[in-house]
Amino acid sequence: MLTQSTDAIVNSQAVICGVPTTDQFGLVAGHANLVASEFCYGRDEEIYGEDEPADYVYQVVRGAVRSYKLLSDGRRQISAFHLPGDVFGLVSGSVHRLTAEAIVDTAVRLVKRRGLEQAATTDVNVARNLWTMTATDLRHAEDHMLLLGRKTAIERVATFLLEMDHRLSVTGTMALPMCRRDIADYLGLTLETVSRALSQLHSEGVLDFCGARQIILRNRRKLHSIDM
Amino acid sequence: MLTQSTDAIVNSQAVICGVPTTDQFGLVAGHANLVASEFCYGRDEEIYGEDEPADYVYQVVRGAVRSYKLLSDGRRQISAFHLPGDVFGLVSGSVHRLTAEAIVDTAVRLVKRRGLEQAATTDVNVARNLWTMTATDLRHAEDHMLLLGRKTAIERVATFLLEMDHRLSVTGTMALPMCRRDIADYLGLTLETVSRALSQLHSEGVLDFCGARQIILRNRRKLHSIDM
DNA sequence: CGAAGGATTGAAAAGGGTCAACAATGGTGG
DNA sequence: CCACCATTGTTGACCCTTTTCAATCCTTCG
Repeated sequence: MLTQSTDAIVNSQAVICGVPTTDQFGLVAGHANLVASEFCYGRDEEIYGEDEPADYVYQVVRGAVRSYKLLSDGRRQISAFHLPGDVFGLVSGSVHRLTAEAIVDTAVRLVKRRGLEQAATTDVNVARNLWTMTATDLRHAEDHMLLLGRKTAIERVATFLLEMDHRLSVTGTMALPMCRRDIADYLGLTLETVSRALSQLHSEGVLDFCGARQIILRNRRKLHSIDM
Repeated sequence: MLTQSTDAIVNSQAVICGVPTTDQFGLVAGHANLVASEFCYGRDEEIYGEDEPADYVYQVVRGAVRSYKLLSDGRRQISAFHLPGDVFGLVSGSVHRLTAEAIVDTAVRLVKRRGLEQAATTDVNVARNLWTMTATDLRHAEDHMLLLGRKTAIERVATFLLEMDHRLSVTGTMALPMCRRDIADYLGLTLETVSRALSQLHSEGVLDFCGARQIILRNRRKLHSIDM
């Protein structure tokens, strides 16, 4: 019964995101006969902190989440944004290596990590999916290291726009949930540099604004050529 | 017989590295009854290329390896150095996302990825280890994103020295296998900036040189305070 | 021993950061 | 419903860290 309602959420999710791929979280939880609870977090609320025990694995239902690390003086590096359908907080050890916060009011589904690990010892599909999800995160991290280590400001912003376009564009318009500071901390820049890069792209006709966070891409070809 | 010789290599490895932890590669290959072949690569020789099929998983026996991505104009980001005992080239998909090259003359052990994946479907320990090794790579990538996105030049070099000290220091001296350009492409800097940072640390008494690539750390406390 | 690659150092330039002022936006309460 | 205020975003001017370009030194290895 509860599992059924969980499945309903999975399905509605698939519709919301318009993602035709299989939902690994639902797949894994389903195979494992695990109950996924739902929970909500308010804007800027912490979901888990760095070095805290990793008791749960999460999936975004509605909203958006940022995962980040801090230096002792407060400098922040956001390693990923998690959007509806995305799984986050999955670690192979028992401790979180990142802090996760809701960017806007956010609903998540969650299952106990212990349960997943237990299931992985009996069901090879679960084990395979845990590995695949971590490998997907690693692939993103490798791409992002190239961006952070070697791309210019305008290239970073172009890459960001194409990534977000790919992940959350519906009907040609992009509704960014995060502020300029979040984007800057994701791209290893300052918020002023992000703003200037966006202004430059706007003046070049590459994009249009409908408010600061509603962006329409007018020239994806140009963006790809900047992105390299 | 052949498996036995493989185990001998595993054991000798454990001695060479002085690593007291279990050898995941040997563990995995052993559990799976897989034969690990040995192979040698010359200085700067490519082991596998980005987008090539991922047929093998590797472990460094002697030498050192760099894994990197390139931009179209040749800018390079090294995401990791692999030293004796390290496993590399493990991906969950069928294609390599990075290029791997021998930094110096290097010996590796290798097993077929297909074999490992096959073994993972019957042996939960193998499956668990594949996941754990990928998760270890991800943890390193997360730390490195923080470095690339938010640390200053001197902080990056301090972090690098402490990482290498931890990984290859024997009897207090560090024999770096890689050149300044490799270090720079790992840290997201230019080789000149790396050189200047090392000179500064030398002039501050934090380290001594016995040749450009033989470094002795004189003040780890200071390095840690720079590292943040 | 000599050549060639690797490393250091210096000077100048540039890209992005910092600081500051101002504009736009949106949420709240009267 | 509208006005106000706090938050968020933009733009400008200046500065600083790192890059770029260049010269020189070092070392290692054929």
